[in-house]
This record gives sequence, structure tokens and C-alpha cells, in this order.
Amino acid sequence: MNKIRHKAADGVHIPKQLDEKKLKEAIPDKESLLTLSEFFKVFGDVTRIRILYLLSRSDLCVHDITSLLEMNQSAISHQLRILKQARLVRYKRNGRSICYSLDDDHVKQIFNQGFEHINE
Amino acid sequence: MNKIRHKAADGVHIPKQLDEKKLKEAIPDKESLLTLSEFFKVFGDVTRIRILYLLSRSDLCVHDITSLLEMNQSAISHQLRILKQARLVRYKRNGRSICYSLDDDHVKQIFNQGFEHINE
DNA sequence: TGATTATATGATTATATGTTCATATATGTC
DNA sequence: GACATATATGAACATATAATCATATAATCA
Repeated sequence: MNKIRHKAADGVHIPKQLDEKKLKEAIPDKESLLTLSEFFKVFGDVTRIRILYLLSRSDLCVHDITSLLEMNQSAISHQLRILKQARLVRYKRNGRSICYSLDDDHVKQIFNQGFEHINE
Repeated sequence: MNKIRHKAADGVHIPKQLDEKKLKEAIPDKESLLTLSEFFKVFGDVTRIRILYLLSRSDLCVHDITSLLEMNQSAISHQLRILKQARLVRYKRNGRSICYSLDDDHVKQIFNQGFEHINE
């Protein structure tokens, strides 16, 4: 009764695998999927991806990143803030400079997953 | 000589793991990292994430998705177009309706990676 | 053929986002 | 303390993006 059905060319209803009601109940609440999308969104910018890539090769301070990417220091700092908030990077003050590093190996894994898909 | 060094509190230079020159050369070209970020960007929207989630549970036509997410049909179609372009979903016409499905299991894997990170 | 249903698409609009500029904060040097 | 260096941050602006509206296309049915 709650099956998702559609009129087909011959007028016969085609039942789908799942009950619409059950499927609807099984959807994670909007909030948790929002969190997930926000997480992926962080990877959805070239500058942040480039920063993450650099940090996957070596811990670096803001100045290093700025000069390696040949970008405005302010732009880098703004992006680092977003990466910090997403807990993708950590930082440690070292004299005047602040050294950034990847927060965990998880980031590399997600990177690789992405690369794999791209290169298919 | 090309080491990345910084003046520390005591005036001593601190050598980093990598040569700046070598590191710079090792950066994937901007274009391939752009492709990667564009890929992740597709996951960076709640609506698309919700659609992908639904499709991970069951193949569905546009009308089903529209009613399950209680959204405008046009909005769903627009997002499906983006998912198609990213090769994350496939479609198959079935009479008047068009049935969408995930393009491969890779999508689920990436999903799970994201969830894992979120739930840490 | 005309009406209906399912989906796609172009234009518009409101909002989100990234960069830049100017400036603040913080540490170290003289 | 005055100055230089390293980084962060708020405001402004230009661009990107998602939703909506109106409409087009496609398939089916009467």
C-alpha cells in the first residue's frame, strides 16, 4: 500500500525495492547530513586542497604555504581558519611563526579516495 | 641552502623535513587539484548528499526523490544534473519516469569515510 | 490530436563564499 | 620602548551557487 509505484507504459504498477514510508524513516535527520555536507565542503576548494596536499608532505608555517602557493598571506590564513574549524589541521606556535600539520591520517585517506575516483 | 628555515626564539634556524624547492616541484599541478576539489564540491551540498543517501538505499525516480525530500522538483532535477556530470549517478528511462541509481560503490565508500571522520 | 504526467532547463534572485585590503595582535630583536 | 616579522581578522567586493519560476521536452493515455 505504501510501495512506491508508478504507472508504466502498459499501465502496470512497478513495485520498488523499498517501502516509501520505511525509506523516509530511514533517512538520517537533515542535521547530520548537513554536518556531512559541511565536512565535504571543506575539501571543495582548490586553495584548501592545495594546502592540505602540502601539509600531507610536510609540516609548514603560514609563510611557507603562502610562498609555495604564491598567494596572499591573508587568503591563506582565512583558509587555515576553516581547516582548523573542520579539525583537519592542527597548529603549534614556534617563536613568531605558527606551524601547521594535518590533524590525522584520515585526511590522507579521504584524499586518496577522491583521487581514485577521479582517475577511474 | 634551499631548506625552509625560520628564525626561532633563540635565533637558531630550524630545518624542516623537506626542501622547499623539492616540495614545490612535488605539488601536483593546479589543474589536477582543481579537479579533485571540484569532485569534493559535489558532496558539499545537503540536497545532493540527501539524494545520494536515498540512492544508496534504493534506486528512485525523480518524483520519488522529490516527494521524499519534500522539495521542488526543479531543484531536484538541477542537483541530479550536477550528480550526473560528476558521474556519481546513472539514469535509465522507464516509461515517463527516469530512474536514478548510484554510479558505483565508490560513492558509498566516500560517504562512509566522511561519516567516520564526523563521528570521531 | 489534445490532455496529462514526468522530467529538464534557462532566467532570475537571494545567499554563500573566496580574495583583497587595511589593520590588529603577538613574538622577538635592538 | 620602538621596530620588525609572523599571523589573524573584520569589512568590502566580486563571483559562485542553490532555489524558484516559467516553460520546454518527452512519453502515455483517452
